[in-house]
Amino acid sequence: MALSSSASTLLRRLLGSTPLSSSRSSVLRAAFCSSSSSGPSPTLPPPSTISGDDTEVANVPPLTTPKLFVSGLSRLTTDEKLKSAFAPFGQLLEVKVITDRVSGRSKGFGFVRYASLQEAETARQEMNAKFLDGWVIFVDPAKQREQKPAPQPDTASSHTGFTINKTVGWCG
DNA sequence: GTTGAGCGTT
Repeated sequence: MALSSSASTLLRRLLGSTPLSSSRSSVLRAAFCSSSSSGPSPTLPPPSTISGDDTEVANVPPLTTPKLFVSGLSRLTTDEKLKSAFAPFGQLLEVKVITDRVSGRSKGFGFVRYASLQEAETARQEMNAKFLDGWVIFVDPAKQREQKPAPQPDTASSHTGFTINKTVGWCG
């Protein structure tokens, strides 16, 4: 038996569980929202924008952002390596591997931003669960680091005195 | 050499 330690770790990660699965969240969300909704589809963004691609789209939903979150990178993988790996799939607007400011080394994940959703999807389907520098990387849609810079909540609630917070959920 | 869950600096 000659198994490398990295091979066992690799198999463990593959057979263990996929930490990031956007498809499951959608299913759970859909089931959760359909419990108290009269309409067939309350507020779901139509899967348009991307048309003419009926070739072989498995069961993964289209991306909603050209920014991708790449995880599972090797500690030796840098921005250049990540860029070289995602370059042939489209025009990269930004490529960055997150490195710790204290130690100065890679944290093991990075971000890649394409010019369009098509390129991002192509790169995602072509680079997800693929090998990079000896490690299996995972490509998923990245979350925006800062969506809104806190638009002063004081001006709108100064004449009532009562603050009403309604929990609507993620249905819309 | 640094071995493994996660979402970054302006």
